Amino acid sequence: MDVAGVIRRCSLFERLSDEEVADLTSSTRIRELDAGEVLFVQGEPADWVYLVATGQLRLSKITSDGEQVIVSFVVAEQLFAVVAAMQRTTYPVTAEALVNSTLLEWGRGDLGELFTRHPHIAFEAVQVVSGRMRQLQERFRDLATLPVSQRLARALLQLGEQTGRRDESGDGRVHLELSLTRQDLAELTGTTLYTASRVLSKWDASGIIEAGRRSIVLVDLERLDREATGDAE
Amino acid sequence: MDVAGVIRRCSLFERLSDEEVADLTSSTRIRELDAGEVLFVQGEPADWVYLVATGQLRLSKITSDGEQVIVSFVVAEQLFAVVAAMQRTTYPVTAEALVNSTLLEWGRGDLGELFTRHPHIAFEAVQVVSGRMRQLQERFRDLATLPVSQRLARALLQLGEQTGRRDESGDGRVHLELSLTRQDLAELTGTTLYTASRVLSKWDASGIIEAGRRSIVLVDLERLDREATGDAE
DNA sequence: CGAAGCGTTGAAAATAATCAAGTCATGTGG
DNA sequence: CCACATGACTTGATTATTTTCAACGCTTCG
Repeated sequence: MDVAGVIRRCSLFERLSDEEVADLTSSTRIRELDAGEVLFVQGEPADWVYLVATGQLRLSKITSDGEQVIVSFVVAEQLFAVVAAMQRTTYPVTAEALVNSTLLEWGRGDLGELFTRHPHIAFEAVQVVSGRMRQLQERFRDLATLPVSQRLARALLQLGEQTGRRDESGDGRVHLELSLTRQDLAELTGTTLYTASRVLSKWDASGIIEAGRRSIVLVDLERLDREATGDAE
Repeated sequence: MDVAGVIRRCSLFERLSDEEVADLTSSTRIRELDAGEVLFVQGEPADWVYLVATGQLRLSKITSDGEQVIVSFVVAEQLFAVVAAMQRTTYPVTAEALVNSTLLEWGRGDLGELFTRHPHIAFEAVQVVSGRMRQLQERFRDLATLPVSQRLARALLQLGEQTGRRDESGDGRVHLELSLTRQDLAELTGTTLYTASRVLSKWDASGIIEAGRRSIVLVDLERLDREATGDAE
């Protein structure tokens, strides 16, 4: 597997020199996950930092009474768990593979060293974290102020941006590359499986999306956008 | 005013040497705000970093149709707007003074220089940001999974931790030092002014809190805690 | 004193959750 | 290859929660 190539494609590392990449590569371990396998659990000591080579993970937070909330998804080329590891605390979320996935893995020390040698990387890491902070703030606002259908529409559009693949058929159809159940979508938008299912069924019936088993295709982006802004009909 | 003293009491700067504090002090500007005055508006270029000397500010995010969500409050000794300024982007929230307040203010450049000269400060800044990230994740989870009354109870307890002053009368009464309206509380917990008012009235009637005009006293922490965990009655 | 802001409360309506009972795929072991 | 178990998904009926709307009381301040 082309470890150096994967590292290169991660935005955080794109400005590293060849030797630096070689350095990182030498301390890399490869970790394979099966679909459904749990990488780490909320509350565990954060000793490792990960970069997704292929596949998809779900980062979720669990409440004391077992309910889940999805904080985000991570897909290929994304680094995660950096902050927890640098802070020497515990993972704040649980990470579970949605599909078979391959990860690159570094010990906290290896990466910490890199950060002190290359302050600009640490600086960019702050950028990345604060970008996620902004995103979470926006989702928080949506959750507090919008009805379920608008939240779902926004979530679909956002997932389309993050992981969508355009249909080769020319029309604007966008396939979400994430393998999500209705339950996942519900946990992402703060609703129930049932409500999410109803909304998707309605949109499927009216041709806005194609909702299948663990698959969603955005068909009419413009109408979905209207659903997202509340300008529907 | 004792600028150096204020700087010293901010956790981020506590490890600075005397000269360094003197350095910072020399580039400090003082900014006075009246109650209700807006410091900056969401979307403005983030050119300044602030430290609260006295008073309280509310950081909120506004939706396109005018609804607000409160992201957090900042009180004395807290630094804010650091990330936005370091990122050279725009402020992600609007900052408004709840009461008359005094702030210390630095230009982006002054502080950036300090960060590059003292990497450990930058590192601690990351800690602070990720702590806030965790907190927001938790509020997100609460918003998604808990009923209004539990969210309110948690918010009150958290505000008690952040800004509470113990009653001198010996009982465990905790006065929230923040001057909050029902509307503020509603925007903090993602509900409406009316629902928040009803819940507080009920708790006031049953002696859990004392809810006044822009003032709240936590009277029976234990029962409030039960409300927060859903173990009420 | 009067106006404006803050707070309360009731009644009606809307939204979403819950419960229950299915259908439809998918894959597995006999 | 088929039966069957399982997980994903759907849908209707009911219920609970919360919002909305409306009206009014109490302070505070100019």
